[in-house]
Order: sequence, then structure tokens, then C-alpha cells
Amino acid sequence: MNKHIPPPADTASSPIYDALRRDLVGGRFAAGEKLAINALKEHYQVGLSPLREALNKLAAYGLLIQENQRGFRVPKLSREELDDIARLRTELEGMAFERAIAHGDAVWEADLLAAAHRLKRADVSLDKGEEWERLHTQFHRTLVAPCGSVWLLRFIEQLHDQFDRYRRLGPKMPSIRQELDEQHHQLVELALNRDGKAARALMDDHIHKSYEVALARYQAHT
Amino acid sequence: MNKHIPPPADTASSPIYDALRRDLVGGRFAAGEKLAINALKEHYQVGLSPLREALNKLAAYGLLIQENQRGFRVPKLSREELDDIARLRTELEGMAFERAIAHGDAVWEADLLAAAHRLKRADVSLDKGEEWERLHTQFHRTLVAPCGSVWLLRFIEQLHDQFDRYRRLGPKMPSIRQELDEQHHQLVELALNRDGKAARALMDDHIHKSYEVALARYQAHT
DNA sequence: TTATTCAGAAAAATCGATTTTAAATAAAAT
DNA sequence: ATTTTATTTAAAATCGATTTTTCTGAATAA
Repeated sequence: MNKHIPPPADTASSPIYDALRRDLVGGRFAAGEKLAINALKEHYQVGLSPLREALNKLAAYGLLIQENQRGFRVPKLSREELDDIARLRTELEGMAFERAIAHGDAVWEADLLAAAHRLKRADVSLDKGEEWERLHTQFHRTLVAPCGSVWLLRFIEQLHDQFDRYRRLGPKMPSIRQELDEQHHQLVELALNRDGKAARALMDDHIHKSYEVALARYQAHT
Repeated sequence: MNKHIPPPADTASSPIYDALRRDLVGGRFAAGEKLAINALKEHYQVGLSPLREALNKLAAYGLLIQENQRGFRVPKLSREELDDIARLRTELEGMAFERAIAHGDAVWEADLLAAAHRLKRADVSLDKGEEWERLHTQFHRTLVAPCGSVWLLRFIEQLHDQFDRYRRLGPKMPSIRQELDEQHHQLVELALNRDGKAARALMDDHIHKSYEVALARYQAHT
């Protein structure tokens, strides 16, 4: 009946894993907070075993800290780590984008235009901006998708999640958003023109501007 | 009593996690093999819950594939993935080594010499070479340790484990080993001389030679 | 006051058993 | 003979309860 091929899920993700990851990246938990397992069990309406398995996976992924027999905590935030993450993002995402531009085909070009369009049209006020965030992540994923390295994509995804813990602190800030949105379209343009060098330069600048936003929020948040 | 400060375990690792990781990297399980949980439970003499939590962490780490409700499998090996891993190792480890040379202090220099010496003196025939492998991993870890990026170190560690799944296929091969051992000492020398450029070039060559060993083993293994 | 020890309480980790799901085999139908 | 459908078997996932460990705070001693 259904001709659509399901996405080849690299790691089988359960509903509880997805929900926790979303809430951790979205800043629903305070940094440094110790998670009360029984409270989570109630809040997410899930059994102990699936919950613990999700927490273990998130700890291995880097969104939680697991201490000896002392349960799980949300990792602290620090200026040093934000700098680290932003710098690595610049290196890895730039590398991946250049490779994607070298190898991406016509289908990729169409995907890029589609992802950019959906992001532009997204209603930022809907669902606390969650829908916009989803499309934004998907857009950046599409930019680097045909880079040819599954491990590079994996690391980039991980860094994105970490970066977003800083970028999504506090409430919305539509002022800077404007400039970043424009860059999204310029990134697509340079990709379609196969200008790898300029594309990478713009990606560097894009990440740097996002970094400034994230840093400002981090400093306002402390 | 004990004045030694325990290593700041990033992710709390249980005995069962360490054992499984060691055996997965060491090739004790066949690639593509489906893990029989009850058999593991017996073999490692451990309860179901700690075992499952370890398996979940290893899946998030990339040493296992977790399928919908179909348990865990050992990831397949492929030429494409080996190439991917080797290429990324070259980029990331080269980057980290250069940064380490720029920032490493006198303590690092001493650690380097010590790690290289221990590796040289290691008895390769002992414990199926497990002790040599441990020291080899530790040596490479030391090379990049003061690079200043915990996330970069994390990714490099992960890639090392993946790479070793290929490199450690089949029995020992002492012939090529000689040349690689010499490079270890040259890497230390260039690091002590703070010659970042030359050090990175040698690191590139070192990984490339290791890659050739791993590739030969992979092809012999199929 | 400061530090130390010892309950009591709370929480995490683990275990054993149950439920659910997928795989394998056999029977029936096209 | 091949495909389809039941039935059985095996394994994975989940649950509830138990055990173990850590945390808290009061009481004692320095």
C-alpha cells in the first residue's frame, strides 16, 4: 500500500528519547539540574526501563551527564564550551558544506530550495517556535547532506544540538534573526552556483553570527 | 588515604560497558552479528538491566546498531566506511595535534615521552596484545590531549574505536608494525620541537599507513 | 563553634517475572 | 509448486518490587 520507504533510522529512537532530547536541546531543563527519575516517569507517562534506556543513550550522546550511582544531570553551560562548539562547528560544517557542493546532485538542489522555502514560510509564533526550530535544523542538515561522510554528519548533528542549548536560552529575539534568515538564502544561492570557496566563507560568517547571538543569550542568562 | 585524584570520567562507565566496548573494538563479535542478550547475560555474568543500559550507550556511541524491536547488532564493515573514518581521522587528529603542539606545556612533554616509552617497552605477545593496544590508544590520546577542545577529543576517540574495528581484524602482523612504531617516536620528537607543520604532515602519513594496514586486513577478512 | 558519627529517609540501580512483539514453522489455499 | 494464513516458539521490551547506595540532619564529641 504505502510505497514510501521509511527513513533508515541510524539509531532506533523511541518516543521518550525524542521527547527528552527535544526538551533538553530546547532548554526545558535548567543547566546543572539533577533529573528526578520518578518525576520524569510521571511527566512523560512512561515506564522506568524505557526511560532509563533513553537517559543512558542521551548520556552517551552528550546531552546528559551520568554520575557513578548518583543519577543523571543536565550538563552545565560555559563560555569555554560555547567557544569550543562554535569553533568546531565552523571547521566541520564548513568542510561538509564544501564537500556537499562538490558532490550534491540536482535532487539536492531541489531539496535545498524546498527546505529554504519551508523555513522562510514557517510561522515563528507557532508552538513556541518549535516548528521553526525543526525546519531550521532540517535546513542546515540539508546543506551538508551529500558531503559523503556519515561520521561527519553525525558529529555535526551532535554539535548542532549542543550549540542550540546556548542559542535557545531565554525568549525569542527577532531582531538579529532577520540577518541570519537572509544568509540562509544566500547559502542556497552559493551552493546552486557551486561556489565552494565563497559558500564556506559565508558559512563561517553565518556560524559566527549565530555564535554572537548564543553568547549574548548565555551572558544574559547567567 | 589515597591522594590520587580519580580521572574525571565524562560518562560514568560500568564494568559491563567497558568489557563490551573492549570486545566490540577488539573484534570478538562478528560484524553484522545479532547479539543474543541472554547469552551475553551469562557470558559477562551480569543482570539484564545493567546489560541493556550498556548496550543502549554503545548504540548511541556507534559501536552497535539498535533496530526497532529487534534487538542489537554489530555494525557491518565496509570499504566506504573505512575510507570515511580514515579521512576524518586525518582531518581531526591533524587539527588536534597542531593545536596540542601550540598549547601543550612541559607536563605534556613529559607525558608524551612516558607514553611513548611505555608503548615501546610493551610486551606485544602479552594478553593477546591487549596491553599493547591499551598503551597505543593511550599514546595517541596523549598526543592530542592539550588541544583545548573536549568535543574534538571526544570525536577523535570515537573515530579511533571505529578505526580499530578494521585495524584489529585477524591476527597480528609484526612486519608493518616496525615502521609505524618508528613514526610514534618521530611524532614525539616533532612535538617537542614544536614543529606543528611537520608534525601534522607526519600524522597524516601515520594515519595513511595505518589505513593501508586496516584496508589490507579488511580485504583479507571478507 | 566545628567536625564527626550515626540513624532515618530518599533515590538509584538491579533483579525476576510478565507482557508484548517478531521470527519460524506448519497448514491451507490459490 | 508457490503463496498466504495460522500457529507455535523464541526473544525483546516492559513492569513491579527488592536491594543497594547516597543524601540529610540531628546528636555527640573535640
